[in-house]
Amino acid sequence: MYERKTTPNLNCGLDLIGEVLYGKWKIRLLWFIDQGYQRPSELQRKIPDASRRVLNIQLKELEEHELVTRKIYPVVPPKVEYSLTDFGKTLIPVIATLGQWGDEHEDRLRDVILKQNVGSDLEVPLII
Amino acid sequence: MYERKTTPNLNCGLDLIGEVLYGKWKIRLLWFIDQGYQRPSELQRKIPDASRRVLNIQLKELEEHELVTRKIYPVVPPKVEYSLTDFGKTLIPVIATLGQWGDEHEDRLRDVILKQNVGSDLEVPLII
DNA sequence: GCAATAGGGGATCAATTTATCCCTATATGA
DNA sequence: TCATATAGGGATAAATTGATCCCCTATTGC
Repeated sequence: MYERKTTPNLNCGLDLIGEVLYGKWKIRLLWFIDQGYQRPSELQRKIPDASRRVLNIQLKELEEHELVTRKIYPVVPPKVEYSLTDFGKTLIPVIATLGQWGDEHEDRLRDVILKQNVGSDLEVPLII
Repeated sequence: MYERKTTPNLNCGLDLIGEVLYGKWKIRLLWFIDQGYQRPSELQRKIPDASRRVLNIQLKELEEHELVTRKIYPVVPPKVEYSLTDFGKTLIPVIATLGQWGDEHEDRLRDVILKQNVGSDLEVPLII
């Protein structure tokens, strides 16, 4: 596995939440697990842009950070179910806040993200 | 400059907010600008772990995403001031929510982040 | 026997992000 | 004359993250 070479900043709440939430698919994983999609294959279907591998890795990190738990049923073919821990559940309102802001400003965001400085006049200095 | 080779996902609000907020120092930059630290040198002092270079780059991205504006005063030595746009200001409560969650769970977060699986019993399967 | 199902992991490559190093400009003060 | 303050950028290296490819387990059904 990959071993970190720099030490994380853990000075304030923002640093701390960043440590557990960074990762391209983590927020979505937490969200869908909360919605009741608990099995790896269900999550993969909900997030088709991510590869199986990456989802597994990020789920494992969420587990190490005690945001989710993993139940293994000893059946064949194997069955696994992820659930939010109580700790993980406290993140749901936070995630909802993020998604809500994104939804509210959807059009504008799509605009500024896609324009990618095509002849923008950003560089006209605002001189006083 | 670096040119993106993959297209971003912009399906939902979470994707959208991710596009403008990802970047190691962006959230802090927005936060401190809102607190009144508007000049690049002030921001650098508030965020000593980031290099000058990276802050400049991330500030420019925030500007392209219309979250901050940049005023240039034609004086020597140069003076520049960043401010939140009205759009940027709408993010402050969202950021506050993030920081608050991190603060509330500070101890536990520090724990799970630092333990880094030292002889954890995570692997004892929970069999039913 | 062979494919399908369900979950997982190692090795490796590609993409992205962050950090480093060095260079520019101008006025002020020692 | 030289260091300092202020703001910025190019080139490049290092770190981190994500994606791909291929392989393994065991049972059921054809």
